[in-house]
Amino acid sequence: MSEPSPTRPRSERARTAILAATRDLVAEVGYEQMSIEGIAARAHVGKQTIYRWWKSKSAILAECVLEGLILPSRELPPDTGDLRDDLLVWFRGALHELGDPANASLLRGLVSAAADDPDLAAVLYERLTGPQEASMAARLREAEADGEIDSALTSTAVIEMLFGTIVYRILSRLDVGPDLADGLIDTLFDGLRGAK
Amino acid sequence: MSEPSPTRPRSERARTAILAATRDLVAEVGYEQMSIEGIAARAHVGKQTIYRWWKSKSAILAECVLEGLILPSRELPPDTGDLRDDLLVWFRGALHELGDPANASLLRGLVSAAADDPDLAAVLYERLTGPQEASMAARLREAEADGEIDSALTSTAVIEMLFGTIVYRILSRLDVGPDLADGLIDTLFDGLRGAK
Amino acid sequence: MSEPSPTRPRSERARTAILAATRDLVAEVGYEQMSIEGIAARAHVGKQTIYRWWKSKSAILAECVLEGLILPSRELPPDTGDLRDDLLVWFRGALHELGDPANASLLRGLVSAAADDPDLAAVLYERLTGPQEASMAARLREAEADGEIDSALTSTAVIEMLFGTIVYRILSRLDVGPDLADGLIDTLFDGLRGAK
Amino acid sequence: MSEPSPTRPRSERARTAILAATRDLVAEVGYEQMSIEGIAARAHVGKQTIYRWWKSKSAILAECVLEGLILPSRELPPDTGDLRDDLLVWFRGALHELGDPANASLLRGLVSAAADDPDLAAVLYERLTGPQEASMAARLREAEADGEIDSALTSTAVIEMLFGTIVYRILSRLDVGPDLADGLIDTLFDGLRGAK
DNA sequence: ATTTAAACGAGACGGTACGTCGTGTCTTGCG
DNA sequence: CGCAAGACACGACGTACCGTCTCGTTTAAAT
Repeated sequence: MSEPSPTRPRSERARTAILAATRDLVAEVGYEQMSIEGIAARAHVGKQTIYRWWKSKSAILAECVLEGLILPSRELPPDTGDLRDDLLVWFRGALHELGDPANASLLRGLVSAAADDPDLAAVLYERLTGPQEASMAARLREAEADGEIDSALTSTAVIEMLFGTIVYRILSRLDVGPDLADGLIDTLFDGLRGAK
Repeated sequence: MSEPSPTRPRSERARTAILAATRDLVAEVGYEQMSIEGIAARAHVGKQTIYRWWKSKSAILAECVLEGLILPSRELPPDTGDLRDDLLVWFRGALHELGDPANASLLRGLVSAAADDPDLAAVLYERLTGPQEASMAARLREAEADGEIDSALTSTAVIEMLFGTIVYRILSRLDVGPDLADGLIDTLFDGLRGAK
Repeated sequence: MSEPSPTRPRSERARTAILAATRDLVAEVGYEQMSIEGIAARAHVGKQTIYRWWKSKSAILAECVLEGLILPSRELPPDTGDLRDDLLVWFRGALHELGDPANASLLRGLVSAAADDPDLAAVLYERLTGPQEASMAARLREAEADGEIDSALTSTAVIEMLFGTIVYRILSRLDVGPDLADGLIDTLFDGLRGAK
Repeated sequence: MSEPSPTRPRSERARTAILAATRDLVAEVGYEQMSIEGIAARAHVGKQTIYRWWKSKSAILAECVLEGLILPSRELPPDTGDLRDDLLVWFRGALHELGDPANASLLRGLVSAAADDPDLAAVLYERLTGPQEASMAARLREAEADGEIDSALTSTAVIEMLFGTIVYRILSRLDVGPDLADGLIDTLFDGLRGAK
């Protein structure tokens, strides 16, 4: 209904170039050292074109994350009937991916950026956990119905615990080896009391 | 024999003022917005005095953390014989403390700073978990001997899991309520299968 | 043969609005601070419409001057038979007009603009002196014929001397009082030697 | 009496480099096209060093003028007893100098800059006329005593008339030939009525 | 009446320069 | 020689305009 007087449309070319430059720079020099001026230069774009559409460096990053330019996303594997096994497979994969030094470094940059930008935080953590969340909820319900587990935790809590641990290790710069996965999944299912 | 060339000793007054100014500023404006010039001005200190003794903003912060000026530390409570109960009490306290908005915000700043300063990271995470680690190890051993648990995890892993979850929630800006403690401790001990 | 393809004629509405906006802005904020964007906004006109017809800020100003929107023009008074008296009357009027602070300020802006635009310079100084020049030449010839003067200067030189002095005082921000007129006219006619 | 706490003194090296760069640039590209950034780059100086000591482009120019880096200054010639002749010699020289295209262009730039900076205006016009003013006053008094003239004008007025005319011709981009000097001096002494 | 092509208002674009802030280094005189 | 003060060269910030470039709409002359 509204008729915003006709004007030159936003340049998709510029938008894409900016996101790509940001993706490259954050990987090359890190979030803190990356400057908006540098992004503009790399993208052959005027600074104003950036400021026209984004309000901060972290907002550009948020869009990169949203577009999947930065963090890969990992779906839960197909249901094999054994939730514990499926989770283990999936979690090992996630660990392997995020544990790679380049990705670990990138993740630290993103966390740093998200630490003082709630909007980026929302996007980042949604991107990190979102894709798994829904199917995880369904699986937990099934497993509970099957008697495989007696769930005391929501899918959100499970995911937060797993990712929280990974992120914590990455932030504190501890190794993120594959055996971490086994220990966590074991504890998650059996608890410290161990399997009966 | 020794003839310590006549030299003026480092000013404790200046050192203290700098740390105090840093502590105040990081709380007031956040880590990113805090500048070394701002610290110098607030501490009535020349910039050179800062650069003479610290190599970066995060290094000052690291010293603040080391001196206990910033993060409170929480010891494990005395052993009542029931590890699960003791952990619950302790963890509820830690959650309460870190969940306070002011502390949460401060923690985000510290994490952000530590994300690209490994030295600060070491100090910060040591400060966060260190005091609990040793006694936790002892307790786990005892509990295992008593048959209370069948430990599959090291004390480090337990602590990382608990703190990882808190830190994750704080970073993602989710509420950190006291019930989180119960859920996590339950799962930690019983696993998803639940208590027998 | 010629087939002037059908086209929309230039909008007089836009042209007028642009000149008016320029006239207003140069008075309000001065030449340097006046921007083409500001003119476009004030005139509710697209920037392109300005760039289509004028090549610079000073060119718009030149057209304003040409249209008489900015500088008033002052003709020589009717011939009363006494050239000296006529000049005095006229010059006092010119001084009064240009000496008014608002006009003085405007004149400084115009001079500034003309200083690096020869085209504007031509228009501006023609506008300033042109109307008087022709009749001045005739009067000088008559006065010479009558023996009133023994002209050694062309009308151009006389005018330049008079306007030069006014402009100089305005540029150097000295007062331009009415007594300046008497002194100058006296000297112009009698010279430093004074009347016989 | 005041004791401004001891601090690093202003760098004469920087100050000089800035003035020299300004002098060069204003001649090379003109006042309008000269940027503070360009001055800083040419002088190998931080922009802040400029902004710390000068409040505008024209203020730097004013200091250049004050230091005699830009406009040459021309003293009145020694007294030969004939004021008219002395003035003629001096004025021809001034005309020759200012009439040189490079200097004319420079003068237009300075006038333009002075048009919206009263401080520069004061410095510029003082520099232009100041050195002559005092001796001119003395000469006029002597000449009057000798009966050479019957002065109706102050030294200031004489100088303004002469310089006003030159400046006016330079601004309006008319030729400034040597014969202009003769005409002006003739009129100045004899008036339009001519010599007796 | 329909066609048609330039003029129009709007405003996004790649740039340049602005004036400010913070960096890390340096240069003073004082204690 | 450490210190408070602060000037220095440098680089990035976020803003203002530059002159050019699309957009869809308007409009008057030539069909």
